[in-house]
Amino acid sequence: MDEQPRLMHSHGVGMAGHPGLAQHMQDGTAGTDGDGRKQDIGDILQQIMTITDQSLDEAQARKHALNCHRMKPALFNVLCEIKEKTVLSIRGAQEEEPPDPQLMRLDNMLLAEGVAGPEKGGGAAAAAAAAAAAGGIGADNSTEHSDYRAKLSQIRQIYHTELEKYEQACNEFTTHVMNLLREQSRTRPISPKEIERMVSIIHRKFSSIQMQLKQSTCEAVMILRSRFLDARRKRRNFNKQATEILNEYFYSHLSNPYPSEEAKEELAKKCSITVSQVSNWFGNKRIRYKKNIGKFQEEANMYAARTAVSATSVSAQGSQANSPSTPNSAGSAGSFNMSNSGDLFMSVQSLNGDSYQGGQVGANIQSQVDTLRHVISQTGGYSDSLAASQMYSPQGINTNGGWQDAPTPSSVTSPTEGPGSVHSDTSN
DNA sequence: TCGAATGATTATCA
DNA sequence: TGATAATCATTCGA
Repeated sequence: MDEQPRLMHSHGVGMAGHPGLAQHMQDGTAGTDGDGRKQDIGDILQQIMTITDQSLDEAQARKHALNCHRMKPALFNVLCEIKEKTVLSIRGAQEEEPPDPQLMRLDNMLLAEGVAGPEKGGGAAAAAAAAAAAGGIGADNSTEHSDYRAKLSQIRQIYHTELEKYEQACNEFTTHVMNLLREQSRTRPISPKEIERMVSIIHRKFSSIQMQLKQSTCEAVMILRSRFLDARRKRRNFNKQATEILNEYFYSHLSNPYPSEEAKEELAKKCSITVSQVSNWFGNKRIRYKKNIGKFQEEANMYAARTAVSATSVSAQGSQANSPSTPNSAGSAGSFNMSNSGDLFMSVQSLNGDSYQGGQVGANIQSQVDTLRHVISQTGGYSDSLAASQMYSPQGINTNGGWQDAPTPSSVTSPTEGPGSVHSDTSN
């Protein structure tokens, strides 16, 4: 039905003094009478204009009659000429469009993520890249990789299925339209350029649908990626031993719980975690300890007692061996150098009201032994938080609530603090 | 199932 | 640049 208005329109344009038509009319069998010709054309126009008001059967019959009309070839040729000009002007208006940058971005992204392009290795490479970006060294990395790969593969499969569907539909529709146009070309002028234009319109429409598909796929990949990369989602608690090692270090350096980079590395190695995890742990520990000292008293006492016991046993051995006391490796952590019992001394000595005698190694050991008895006797019975805080007072925390300006006796007077001491946060 | 604990992230500051 | 404080997201135990 589209052909009728087009015919009418073209006709109207063409009739206004078109030389071709005049020639056709002269060549045709329209007779010699000008009025008769006009009447003839008027009739044709009338028939065309009223064709839509008629029933289908009537319209078909009229169409057939028009097709058989003696003026038809002449009109058809004129319309062809007009059409040619119209197509040319349309083509001039629709120059080659530059590739859509958004589409290019989407394509590149899908390629990079391994959704588009060669299947083999794409997802794995992306998973590996994502893992590398996450910087994770978790033991279950391979499991997560396979999870990521599986999900990416799902997305890829859906993407390709949909893409195929769209392409198939596009081809089918194009073929259908081309057939239709070819069929119509018998009754109205349709140039190859017009067909070409129609095909490009169809392709543009379908490519816009494809772009939506690509966009959705990209979003899905991004969500998957963010879930995979977001370390908070795959957080695992450190194992008990690691926590003990960290706590031991923390409480034995309570006046200055800022491990140096070396200490962090050593702690990380011992705990089988990364240095940044050690930093995170100390950051969290400091802030949480400071916020709620009372809550940590029990824990502090426990580690103080434990460290003291270990230190004492070491020093006792040292005495037996007639060697200088070095309360090294005091904690349950085993070989880690918990050399900074100075904090502990400070804390437990304060309990007895003794003043800390920096640098007096022998005195430290002795007072340690003395206070150890006290600590051990107290540890079991300290349920009262006030009493607990008296026992293990956070002397390192200054009035501003920070360690920053607190004196760090451990780093100065610790009996075992050597040049290679783990205390290096002197800026704090 | 809920709340506490905890590891990680982020904004801000010195 | 590292520390702090706030917050998020997950884990874990009751």
